[in-house]
Amino acid sequence: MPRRGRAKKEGPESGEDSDEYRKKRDRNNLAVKRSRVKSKQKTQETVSRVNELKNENTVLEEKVNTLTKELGFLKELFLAHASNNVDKSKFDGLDLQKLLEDTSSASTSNN
Amino acid sequence: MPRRGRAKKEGPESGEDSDEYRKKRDRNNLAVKRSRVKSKQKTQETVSRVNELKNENTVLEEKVNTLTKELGFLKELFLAHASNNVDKSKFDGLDLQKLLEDTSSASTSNN
DNA sequence: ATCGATTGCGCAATAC
DNA sequence: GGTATTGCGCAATCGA
Repeated sequence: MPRRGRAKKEGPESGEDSDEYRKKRDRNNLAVKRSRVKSKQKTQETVSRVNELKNENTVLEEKVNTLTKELGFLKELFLAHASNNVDKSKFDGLDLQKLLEDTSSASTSNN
Repeated sequence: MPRRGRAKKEGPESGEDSDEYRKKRDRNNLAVKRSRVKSKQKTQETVSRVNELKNENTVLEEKVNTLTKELGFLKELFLAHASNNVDKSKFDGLDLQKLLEDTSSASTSNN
């Protein structure tokens, strides 16, 4: 839609002559200011949000690394013990590797 | 700084009379449009970035949950086995709970 | 039909 | 000596 960018001086399309008109313009100008301040605030908040999320992300990645290492260590320990210990009747027939994978899947789909 | 909002018609402060002036204005108007398009693009990208980060975040949280559950399961399994199996010479003198905690700390500070 | 809110646009000052 | 950015006002439009 054509927003009429500054024509010459057309007739009193908007207001009447100058009384109500001026008040109207002033009120609108204030509204415009409010609106723009608001808009800038929102933009700023969005930028801030990006930083917050980046930080949370970093923390979570560190957590995942830590947990992954812990888990790797435990799995190794577990498997080592299982293969060294002949008396592992409790785990007979158990494929530990698979068991752990299944556990993973179960947790995931359970979430 | 006062940006002179729409005064009457002062002298030719900006351009000379009307030849160069018009060209200058037209060029500036184009520049303004470019600048504003650019600005809006950047804002939009920031909004998109928030969504990307939110998604990554969700994935990472799920990962942490899964890993935590796996780890909990393994620890339990480990402890259960340790206490049920008399022939746990390999683990004699090992405080598993503490071992796991130490492992955690090590991984964390190692990161 | 009446208000404020939002938006495209142009101007002028200024930042670069 | 130009473009880019920004505050501001106008008018059209949206929205309630």
